[in-house]
Amino acid sequence: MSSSQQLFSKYETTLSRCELFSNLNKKEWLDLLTHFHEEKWKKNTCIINHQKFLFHFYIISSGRLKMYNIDSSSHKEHTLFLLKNGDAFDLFCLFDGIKHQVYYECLDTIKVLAIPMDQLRAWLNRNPLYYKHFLSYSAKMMRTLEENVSQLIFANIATRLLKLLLNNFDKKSNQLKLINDLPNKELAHLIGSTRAVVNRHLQQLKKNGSISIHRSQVEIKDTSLLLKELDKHIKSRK
Amino acid sequence: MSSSQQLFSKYETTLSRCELFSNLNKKEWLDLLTHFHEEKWKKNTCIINHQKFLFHFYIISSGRLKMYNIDSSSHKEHTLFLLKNGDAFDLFCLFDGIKHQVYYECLDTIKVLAIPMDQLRAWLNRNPLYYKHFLSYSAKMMRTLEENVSQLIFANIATRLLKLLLNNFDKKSNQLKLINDLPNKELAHLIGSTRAVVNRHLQQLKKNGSISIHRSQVEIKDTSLLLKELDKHIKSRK
DNA sequence: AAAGTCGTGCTACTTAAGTATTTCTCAAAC
DNA sequence: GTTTGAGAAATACTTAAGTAGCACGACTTT
Repeated sequence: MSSSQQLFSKYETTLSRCELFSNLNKKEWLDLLTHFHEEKWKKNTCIINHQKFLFHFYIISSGRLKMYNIDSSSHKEHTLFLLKNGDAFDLFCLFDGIKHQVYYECLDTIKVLAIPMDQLRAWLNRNPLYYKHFLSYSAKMMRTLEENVSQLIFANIATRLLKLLLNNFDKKSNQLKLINDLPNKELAHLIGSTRAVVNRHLQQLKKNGSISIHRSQVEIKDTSLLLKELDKHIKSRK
Repeated sequence: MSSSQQLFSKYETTLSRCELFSNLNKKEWLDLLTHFHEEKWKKNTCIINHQKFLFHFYIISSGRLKMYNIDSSSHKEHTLFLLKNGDAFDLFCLFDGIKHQVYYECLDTIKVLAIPMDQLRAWLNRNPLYYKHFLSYSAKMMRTLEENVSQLIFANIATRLLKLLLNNFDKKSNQLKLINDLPNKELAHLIGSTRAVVNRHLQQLKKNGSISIHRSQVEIKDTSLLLKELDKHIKSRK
């Protein structure tokens, strides 16, 4: 059994949900996968200025990775994206080859599929219609980011925190997902604030019974209360 | 003389600086230009939710256009991008066809080249390697936006204003460009603040002699003073 | 079990920035 | 040349959010 066969059977679900390569049939996948290999990165691994990352393109198959920025003078952090299963990076290095001035850190022990940038560029040139998928994906990220910018300008911390909680609430399981086990500090970095301020607002939410908190675990008790709270904040800035 | 011949000779300089279609030769341009027509929009024209804009792709050939967001509850504005000669929109509608929830307004009387989305999509499918240029362009915009987000989080208004001024200072002509004739309110929208606050900081800069102000005209007197000021702000948030 | 670390919870203080309001000053329109 | 309105300038007030500091409990490491 070839290595690309192995990768395919092992990661079929991840690959199928990866919209960058949607509609590839098995034969095409096997062809593309010959250039891939898998890597495992331990929790809290930081990826900073490593040459290797200019030369490889990665698809996450399990675990979470944050893509963030650090302010050089104040050393504050801001998380731009929280990447998960099926997400890819770094899309933009791929196309202009310029080093992307961001950092990465594993929030869990994660597994990634890696391909040399050159190989992927060559593959895309052989299958240029797939550029289109990359464009849709980049359009989606752009819209997410635009939405974030607007939030930062229009909404206060309480509103941003409420939206963060509501956006990550999974209706099926009736639970908070993806960010439920993050410490206050990480939540703060996601909305561009500080631990103390986020905690202040979380306490408020705990007090009114909409959430419960246990050491790096936020649980949503009542979404309708959260929505009511959100509405209050939105109305107050008319 | 065909209409595409006319467009080509009229807009040759604009077209050549438009990186989305860089390296097209004259023959290819003439082919592509058959689908284009020109339009002229008066100053202060607002483009809001107009069906037409879902179905056309535009390249600006002269004048400035702001792409902005409005908060539905507070009715505040935020300018995402200031588009000028050679810039194109809406790139993202082109690829996912979803309506882009942003607004456009002409800051000058502007001229644009227009092409039906479908025609451009068809042309790209015939020339798929050009997707790559669209990707580089979108990567560039993404980086600009990422930079903006970080600024919003890490820097205060004074710093953001100083950077805005310095980024738009043209060393060749030794003058402020592109934003020099904007009223305080528009400057405020560019950095996510309000007219009153921007004015407060501009007064400060006027007082120390680094700029002069005359009714919607900002002139930079001394860049080294601005840089010194910037340094002061950066140091103070260590 | 002692020492050290991490994340939380809470208090008190400081400040930048938003807001409201008024006056001033041009420049275009009539 | 007078009117009118937009933008600019100045003042005073309010508040959200950042900051600093400390105590506490849970976990880890040795």
